[in-house]
Order: sequence, then C-alpha cells, then structure tokens
Amino acid sequence: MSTPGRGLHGHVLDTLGPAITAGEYPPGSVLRTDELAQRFDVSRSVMREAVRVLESMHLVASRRRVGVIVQPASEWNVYDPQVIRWRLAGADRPRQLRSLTVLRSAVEPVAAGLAARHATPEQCSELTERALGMVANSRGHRLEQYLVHDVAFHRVILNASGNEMFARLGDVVAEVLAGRTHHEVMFEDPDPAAVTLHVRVAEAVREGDAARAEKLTREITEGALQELDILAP
Amino acid sequence: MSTPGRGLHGHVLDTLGPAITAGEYPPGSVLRTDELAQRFDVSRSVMREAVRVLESMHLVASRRRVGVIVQPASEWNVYDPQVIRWRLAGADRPRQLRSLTVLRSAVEPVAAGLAARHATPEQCSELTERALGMVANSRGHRLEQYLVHDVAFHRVILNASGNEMFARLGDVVAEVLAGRTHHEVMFEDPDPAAVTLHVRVAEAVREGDAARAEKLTREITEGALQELDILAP
DNA sequence: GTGACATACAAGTCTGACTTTTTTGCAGCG
DNA sequence: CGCTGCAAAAAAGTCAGACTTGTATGTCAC
Repeated sequence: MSTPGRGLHGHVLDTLGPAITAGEYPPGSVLRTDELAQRFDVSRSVMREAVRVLESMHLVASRRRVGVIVQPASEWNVYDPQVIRWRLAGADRPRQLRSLTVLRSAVEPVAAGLAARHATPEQCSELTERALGMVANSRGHRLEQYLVHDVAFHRVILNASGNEMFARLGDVVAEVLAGRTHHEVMFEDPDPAAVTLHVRVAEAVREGDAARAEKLTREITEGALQELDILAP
Repeated sequence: MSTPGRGLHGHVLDTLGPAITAGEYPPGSVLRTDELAQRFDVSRSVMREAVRVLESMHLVASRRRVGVIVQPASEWNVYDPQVIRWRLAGADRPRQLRSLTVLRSAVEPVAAGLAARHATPEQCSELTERALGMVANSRGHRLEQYLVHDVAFHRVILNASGNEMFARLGDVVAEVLAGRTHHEVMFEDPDPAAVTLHVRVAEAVREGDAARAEKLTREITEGALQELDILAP
C-alpha cells in the first residue's frame, strides 16, 4: 500500500515521519540536517529534500542557525494522507481512528444526500452491486471480502457526491474500515442491521431520495461511532 | 498571511504551485528539473526541493528518464492549506468556494454538537462574546469587524469540538468567510436572521444542548449554501 | 511481428566549497 | 550593574560539477 521507497529520500521519510508523528521527538526538539544525514547514511541533499517535505506537512520547521524544529501536533497537516497513514501505524492509532470516525459521521451523510442527486446510472449500479456484495459476504467469516465491498460502497458514495473534497476522503474511509476489521472489534460477522442499511442507502440513492439517503447513512455512521464508544448521553 | 518566501525554494513554490493548480500545465505535461532551474534562475538542488514538495502534495509526480509529470486534479491533496490557498487565488476560486462551503455544511453542525458537550467555560465565554460582537457590528456596513467576530466564532466552535480534524478546518472556514465578504455577495449588511442564529448557537452550546446546537448550526450553513445557489430541488 | 539488446536521457545522488542569517557571548561604555 | 553593540560561530541555505541509476525507446536479429 502507499508509495514505498521512491528513492532514498522516501526511505528517510518512511522512518522519520512515523517517528515524529509517534511523538518520539517531543515538540520543540531540534534536529540537525548533517547529523540526520549521517544517521541515515545519505547525502545532505537527500536529507534536505526529506526535511522540506516534512516541513510542507508542518511536522517540522527549519530555522537558520538553529536547526530543524519538531512542531507540536496542533500544527500538523492532519489531512495529509501520508500523515494519516503514519499516525495510524503508530501508538495513537486508536485516538486517530476515533477522530476519523467522527469526521466520517459528519461527512458521509451529507455526501450520500448529494450522491442521491448527482449519481450517474453507472454509479447507482455499482452501489447496488456493492451492497449486494456486502450481503453475500455478511455471514460465514468472509470478513475480507465483505471489507472490499464495504470500502468500495463508501468510495462510490463519496465520489458520486460530486464534491472533490468529499471524494478525497475515500482513502481515509478505507483506512478506517480496514482498521476496524483488522485491529478493532468485528471479530465476528458484521451487524446484519448495518448490512441492511447499506442496501437501503443504495435504494435511496437510486431513487434520488436525498433526505432518506442522508438519514440512512447517518444511522450507519452512528453505528460506527457506537462501536468505538463515542456516544451521546 | 501564509508563509511568504522562506528561501529560494519557497519563491519557486509560490510561482509553480499557483500555476499548476490554475491548470496552466494540463495534466500529463512533462517538465524537466534542469529547465525549471534555469527558468527560475536557481540551482538544481533548490529546484529539486521544490519539486519534492509539489510531489508530496501530489501536484506532480517525478519519474526517471521522463521528467516531472503534472498530475490530474483528482490526485491533488486538496486539504493541504497551501493548495487551498493557491486554488483560492486562482481562476476556479468560485468552484473552490462552493466545495469548501459544502464541506462546512457537513462538518460544522456536527462540530457544534460536540462543542456543546465538550466546550470549556472559557470557550463558552468567548463564543458568547463573539456572537455579541457580530450583533454589534451587524449594521452600518461594518463588514470587516463583523467578519473578525464571525471567523473567531466558528473557530471556537471547531476547536471546542475536541476533534483535531475539525479544529484544523478553522483556516478553511476563515478563508471561506473572508472570501464571501471580500469577493462574493454580501455587499450590504449581513442577514439579521443569520446573526440571531449565531447568538442562539452560543446559547445552546453554553447550555450543553447538543441537538439544538447542531440543528441551529445546520440552519446557518444551509443559509451559506443558499447564498451560493447550492440548493436542493 | 516478437524478442533481446544497446543507447541515450533525465532524474537521482554525492561531495565540497561558499554564502547568509541569526544566535550567542564578550567587550566596552554609561 | 546593566545596557548597547560588535564580533564570532554555528547551522541552514545555495551553488556547481561529476557521477550513478533506472528506464523509455529504438534497433537489430530471429
């Protein structure tokens, strides 16, 4: 997954990025380019490129005569897919999954409503297909195959919304769903009620019923919130 | 605003970034590092760093023996604040403002609901203060002062939600609100109904009424959608 | 036409020297 | 004793040139 080792500077990033996002270097820590270059056994040019990328993610800031300063988490570009991946691979994975699930609960219902208005016939077809795929794999511990359809289903919704900002969250949703299947709850077959909701969302979108698509999707995401014990009193 | 000219590579980015996001180089266009370095009168090292940053934003992809390939817009990291700024400064500013407003309409109501649960007394105070500031500047063409309080109000909501993903959208919302005041509609005083809604949101948050805070905020964002003629049939 | 091979091109890497900015610390002065 | 200002040092920033590596493309044999 992702884009592994596209050059030396990529390897440096794959090591430094996770280390920083994992909090191994507390905010305010100062690193020196030369020292880092030695540590990773690369030239300064390569290290500078890596630092520039980290800087563009606001993970670090580079100041003359001082060095490369690790930034507090509040500065990070938390929507950068690379940063998201690094954080999901690290220690605060649970916290990250919660944040992203809350984001989902805000975005996906609205996206579904828009999808009901804008979805092409092809998108409607794939949506139905994916929902049926989920039904077909909802029993008998076929979790992996279920996941494939689940991810595809939500991707279609986000793409069909016609909003590029929503569409770009497809990868995020994929990560969250995969994370749930692989590391969190869902050791047994998925909740039948959730499966049914997906089928009904596909119906609503196909019929162009925006309000119903939104409401049904809200039920789905509220289920996801409850799974992570993010509740409303 | 932003982070201007932090070095030569920053200057290159400030020129190349807007050019690419404006579509001056159609997707698939191939640039060569050496040629670019000459054009900007910088060394290849500097140009490489700039290309690396553009690459991390998925604006371009660099392939050996080929060159630097401009990526289609569907690949861009549209949540990168830098990319957002570049696009807002360019030709498809209207489209961008619409996308971001739709995103607001999804996120802010949920954020308000969470804020009602998690806001600290200090945040409640500032919220009320900002709402009153909006009221005080809602008449007599004091648009700039109104804007300051409006932006601050929404920032507090997003921060008080306790969700870092939401909090990081503060800058985006600021851009959208500023864009509306400076370039779009709102040549006259703001809608009194909207002002009242802000006051009531502050009340709801203060009282911890999540459902009401969410509903009221949804009314605010729906108003914003209508201003941009993004409607439901 | 299909395969293997040679070639050339552009990114990638490394090195060393130089410049610029900014912190720090010391000296001199009030 | 404390303040100002100058000098020195440290680290990022920049540059130029040589070399390496991967990879498209074209060529030739089969």
